[in-house]
Amino acid sequence: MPRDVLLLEEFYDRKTEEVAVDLLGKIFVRRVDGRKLLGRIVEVEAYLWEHDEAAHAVAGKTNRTQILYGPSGHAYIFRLRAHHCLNVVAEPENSPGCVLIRALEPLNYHDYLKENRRKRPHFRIEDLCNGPGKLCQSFKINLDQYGIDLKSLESEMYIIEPYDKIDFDVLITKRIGITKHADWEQRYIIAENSYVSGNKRTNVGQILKRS
DNA sequence: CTTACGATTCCC
DNA sequence: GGAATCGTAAGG
Repeated sequence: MPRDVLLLEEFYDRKTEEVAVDLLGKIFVRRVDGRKLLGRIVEVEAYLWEHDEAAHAVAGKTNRTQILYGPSGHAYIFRLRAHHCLNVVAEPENSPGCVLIRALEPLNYHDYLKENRRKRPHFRIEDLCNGPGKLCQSFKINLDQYGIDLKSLESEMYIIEPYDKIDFDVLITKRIGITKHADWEQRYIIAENSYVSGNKRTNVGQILKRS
């Protein structure tokens, strides 16, 4: 197994939109139950700190949002109805931008991930982590992981460069499931990837050519 | 304390 | 299309 190359402060200390796009293709690592779960980041959304009414940061510094105001590269996790959502804090201190991780392509331990899903058995691997609540379920992420530093190999979660680089284009679309600033194109997905959420209606937008 | 409200998911 | 579900934050 190749060694893990962490994403560090200089990666996260940039504009939220840039961090969001560049997180695509990176590998999310989760150490739990003696396993090292790997998931390729295939879908994200940017929540800005300036003029973004949809961002939780508009509430200011509260108990829930305080981690957004600290250093970048930490996990901002919140509860939504019966589910959890995982975000990565971007931008320098006191700039509360963050990136919502909306979908992962699960790379190993597929049976373990399936067992972590509550409802009936899911046989399609594509449906294991194609949504912010789903990936937290299958990767066993909840409020206990709030604030974890994703820039340390000692953490139970961190983000690294992919072991094998892959080329892909990026599709830019409107964000999903919000009412405020619903027209902002701040959702980024790996084009042609079958592990993303959404549907034919939602997954339309501009193609950003890479490579 | 009470109430309104979701960055969701699953079922019909 | 609609229900389930519960912590958060604001207001009395």
